[in-house]
Amino acid sequence: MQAQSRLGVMSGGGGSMSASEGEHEAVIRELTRGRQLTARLRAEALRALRGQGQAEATAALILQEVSRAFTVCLNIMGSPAGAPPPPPEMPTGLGAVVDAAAAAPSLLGPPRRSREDSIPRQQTVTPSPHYDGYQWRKYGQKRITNTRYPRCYYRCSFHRERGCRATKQVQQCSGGDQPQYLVLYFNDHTCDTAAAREPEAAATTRLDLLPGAALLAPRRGGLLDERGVQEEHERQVLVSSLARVLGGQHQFHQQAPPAPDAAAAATSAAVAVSVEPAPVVDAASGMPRIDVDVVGLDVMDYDDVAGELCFGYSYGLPGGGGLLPF
DNA sequence: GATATTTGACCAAA
DNA sequence: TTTGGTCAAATATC
Repeated sequence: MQAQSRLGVMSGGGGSMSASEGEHEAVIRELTRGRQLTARLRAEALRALRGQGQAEATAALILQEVSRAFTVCLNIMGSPAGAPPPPPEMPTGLGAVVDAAAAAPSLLGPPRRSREDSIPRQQTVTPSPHYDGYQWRKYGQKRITNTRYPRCYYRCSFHRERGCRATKQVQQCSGGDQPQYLVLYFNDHTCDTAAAREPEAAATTRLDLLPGAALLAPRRGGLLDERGVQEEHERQVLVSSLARVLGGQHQFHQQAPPAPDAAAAATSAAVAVSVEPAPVVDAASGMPRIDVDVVGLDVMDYDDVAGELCFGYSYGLPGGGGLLPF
């Protein structure tokens, strides 16, 4: 992680780092506060969405992931506050980032070969393995011994064009109505597709970073559409839920009437949230003030945070998450 | 015709 | 020898 190495430089180098240590403590303090606020927000959101089925579940999952992201950051920062990470609940709508080295053997059967490239950089368990912000091309499928489902091999679509070495493996790890997939990521993206698309995404809204936002029309509509139906539905619920949580239920409904298609729905939701005013800056500290009105869910100043978190995708994926949906 | 997916074969690590 | 990862021809789709 870039933050880790950067902070490592900041905090290393002996005892003359009082300024950096102060920054370090400030970061830990803010992360801790963020996690506490997320917990409060989660409680309020769940109360507001009680009885709303999937919306409630999605909101719970999102905020759980946000909370987990704070915990991960606290762990990276070496804070005792991040010591006991919350046990991962089974995800239902978003990828749950888990420790790859710890979890891979049990789910994948025999241990992987110890080639350098074979060490996964990231691992997630998700019902939507195709939406992770990058474009992938399948190049193989293999039945793995002692596993029920075959493993699919994908490489970055820019493998040839730009020599990108990023690959991923997708393997179903549970069946049922909501199958879960274990996704392993190998090598970093060198295609820089995220950076290349950033202006385009920024021109819309930051919520376009949502996994699966239709920034790139698929070349082959049939297969992709079919595979994306469930994920499209998840996105609609996700966007709707988050917009309600962030902007207030009434506001969202007024500003974002039902869209004819999911992409438009996502865009509408994004626009509804993006019109929030700039964060209020605290006069004393010069820092953006985070005022959480848990009654009215006034989280305007949380907008930047939510966009940055991108529901864990900024943390969980190689390159900090990308902008090109599958 | 161009591009993506499927699938059996091949190769290399253990 | 077994197993996992990749290649490449065949096939499918637009």
